[in-house]
Amino acid sequence: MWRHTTMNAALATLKERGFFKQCTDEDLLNKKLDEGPIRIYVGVDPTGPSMHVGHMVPLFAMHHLQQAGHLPTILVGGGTARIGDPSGKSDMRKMLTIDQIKANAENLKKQIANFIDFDGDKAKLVDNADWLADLNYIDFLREIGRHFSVNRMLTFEAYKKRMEKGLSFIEFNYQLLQSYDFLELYRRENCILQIGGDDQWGNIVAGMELIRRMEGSEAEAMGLTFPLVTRSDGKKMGKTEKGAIFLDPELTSIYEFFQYWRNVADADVEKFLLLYTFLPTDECRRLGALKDQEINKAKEVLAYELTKIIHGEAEANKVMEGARAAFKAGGTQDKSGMPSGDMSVSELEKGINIMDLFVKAGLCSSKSEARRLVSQNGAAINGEKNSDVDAVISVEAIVDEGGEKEIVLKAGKKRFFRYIVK
RNA sequence: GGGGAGGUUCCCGAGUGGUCAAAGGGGGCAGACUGUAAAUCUGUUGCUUCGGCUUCGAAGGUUCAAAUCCUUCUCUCCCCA
Repeated sequence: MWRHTTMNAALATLKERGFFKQCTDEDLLNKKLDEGPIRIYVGVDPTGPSMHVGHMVPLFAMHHLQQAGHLPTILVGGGTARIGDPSGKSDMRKMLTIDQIKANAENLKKQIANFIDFDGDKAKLVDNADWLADLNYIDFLREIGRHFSVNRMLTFEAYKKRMEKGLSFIEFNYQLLQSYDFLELYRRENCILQIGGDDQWGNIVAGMELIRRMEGSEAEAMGLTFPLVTRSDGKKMGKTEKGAIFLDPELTSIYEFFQYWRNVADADVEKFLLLYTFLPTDECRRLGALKDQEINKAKEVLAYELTKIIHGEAEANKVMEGARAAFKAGGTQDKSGMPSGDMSVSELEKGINIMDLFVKAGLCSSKSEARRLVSQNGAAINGEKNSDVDAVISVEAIVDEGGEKEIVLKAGKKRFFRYIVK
């Protein structure tokens, strides 16, 4: 028999936008979402100095749920970060000091506010260190540990992968702590739904089961996971050669952040628009359907919208203009969004070797690399290729652009640096 | 605690005394082609004051000469207890 219930709008949005992988009880979730605001939690562990692109999906999902009137609780895992989640990892994580974790957590909190509205009591931010840090080991084993079957835990995919490479006892306990978090939030604020990436499925289910065991079988706790986001080229989401793309502008410049999205593969544009922007679904689909050169517009929208969410509208405008100025030759566009630095006139009066200049600008990490770049005809100054390794750059290279004296370096096709001569 | 196998340049992985800055593949970078795409092709891929210098888990040793041999240490994996 078909059930002729209409799907809840919030759930429909999540599905449409690609935030739905599996749910522990979709019918129940549908019903609960219809009945009124529910308290939903998602956890983020402060294991790094900043969130990176890979952390964003759950927060975007939470944003849409909040838009639909539900109540987010963001759990910063100050306690669980001390252990490290083995789910989906193939190696043990290095241990962090408590001070590191605290500093990380502070940064995280600021970044989360980009996605979630904390005004009034629309959303809560909690730290599981508050209840995990002082747990008594014996008590915890007696009350919580006894509900976990090792046999069952070993059947979870997350642990299977680690059976080959090795899994330390401390990491094996992660699931118990995350389950306890869910129980704690269920008790404290009637949080009945935990969401997370699909690698969290095992941990979420374990939490639900713990709640049923402790609170009785009528307890209505649920879990929902999102698909793991993949790139069409098979590379890891948000990773470049230099490492992860961070949300903190100190770690990943806004220009670099923008360019990462500007350069995604054609096949990923629609998916990313749906996942990583707040644009209406129709608009995402329309942009994603653009073909050939046209799709570049969609990529620019993606980069712009996401940069706006993370770094603000002013920065997004600036960096988009900077990128346009860099890639569209000529013109008098605003170049202030390009990566730049100052240089003194006296330095240029002395003259500087082209290789040294590229190294100084940070476009090459060693002189050998610079030599390669130049000799392979990949270096350009003010738009003109220069493959002479012995070239000396002097005051003659200065270009007067709308009142500012500058020299624009280009390495390869996409990397720019603008020297402002003073 | 006993036994075995291993740690090679960003990654995988050859190399078992000189011809090894180290094969091959991947990745990266650059060039061509393009749309700041993908695919493809080509070149390149330790550092350098271009004399050389430092690399093969760490420290010593043997040798004219070691990534390759010896010793100790260290880490990882597997088997036994």
